[in-house]
Amino acid sequence: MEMVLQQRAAVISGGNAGSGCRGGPMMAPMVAAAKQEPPEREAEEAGGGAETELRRGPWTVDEDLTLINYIAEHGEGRWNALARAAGLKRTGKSCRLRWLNYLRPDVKRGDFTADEQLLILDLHSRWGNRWSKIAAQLPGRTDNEIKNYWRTRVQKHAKQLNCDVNSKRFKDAMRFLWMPRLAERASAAIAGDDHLVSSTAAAALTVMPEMMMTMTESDDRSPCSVITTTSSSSSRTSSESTATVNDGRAAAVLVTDWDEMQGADHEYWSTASALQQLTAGSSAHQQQLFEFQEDMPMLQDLSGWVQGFSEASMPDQAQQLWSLDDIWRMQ
DNA sequence: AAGGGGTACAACCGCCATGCT
DNA sequence: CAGCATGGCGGTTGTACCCCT
Repeated sequence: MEMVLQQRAAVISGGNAGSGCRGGPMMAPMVAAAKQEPPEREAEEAGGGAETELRRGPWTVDEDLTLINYIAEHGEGRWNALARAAGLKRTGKSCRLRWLNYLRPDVKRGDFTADEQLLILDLHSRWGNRWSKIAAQLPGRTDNEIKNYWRTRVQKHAKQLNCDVNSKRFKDAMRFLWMPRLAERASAAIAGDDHLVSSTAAAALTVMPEMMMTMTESDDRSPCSVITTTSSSSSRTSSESTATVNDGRAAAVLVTDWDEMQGADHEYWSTASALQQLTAGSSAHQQQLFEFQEDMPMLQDLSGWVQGFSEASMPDQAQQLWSLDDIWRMQ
């Protein structure tokens, strides 16, 4: 155990490895030194007294190793005491955060998969900024990471569209364009290869009124979770539906209880009736769709909306861009 | 090549809830 | 019940790195 943790620390510390991005531990010592003034209140909280100068800022390799080794030996919890006992000149809070968000062995790093992104969008629509609650549904992901994803990616797109992230306008964009695209990508992953599925499944994912997207445990063919779609029946009890991939296999089947999904905290997809209205076919609603599209011509190009889904890395068929026109035609 | 703006993410802050004494 | 310690959460900030001009 200790060995494994030490190896992890080495990997983490070794040149920004673990993060797979520009982040990783920042060039710590300089910055930390520059910000060394310890807030006195925290010094007292840590029970250190005046002689203990608390460090702040990025963690050093040595600090990481100290924390990892100490936890490997004594376990976690009682963070202030832990920080003192381990000889770390950090607040308990800082140690806890460092451990939970970065050093824990089961922390998953790197880009969010398409289905993880889809799940985040879906859960955020239900629960709002309940990051820890959302993180609990994504094994290995931390609330901090999800929060950062939301702020940097999702809010960026809202800004691009010149609307608030909570506005109906943006939610419609997510619903009609972003989520189908993510679903498409996730389905491709399920298919076991890196090609995108034929438009059949994607279309099903896109246009099914009252569609639900839910994640289930990973099947062992795919490194990511299985995405399942569920359209509710008119009776709105429970229902099931199957998304097929290009070779005709069923990607997944799931039964979902509509009533449960209609719970009080379920704001976004519970507006399925609104979606249904938009896709129901009356000329008025059709007009709404076109207006929506005209309002936001930038939605014609969603490249970059899916993390790890850049144009450069996409197979040709993935270059297809979805428009509301396409969606409408599929019905 | 330089620099300025944007992006991503680790780390910090303040507040609150809970449990213990 | 009050006071304190601790843990958890959401929001914010600071900074390294990337990209474009």
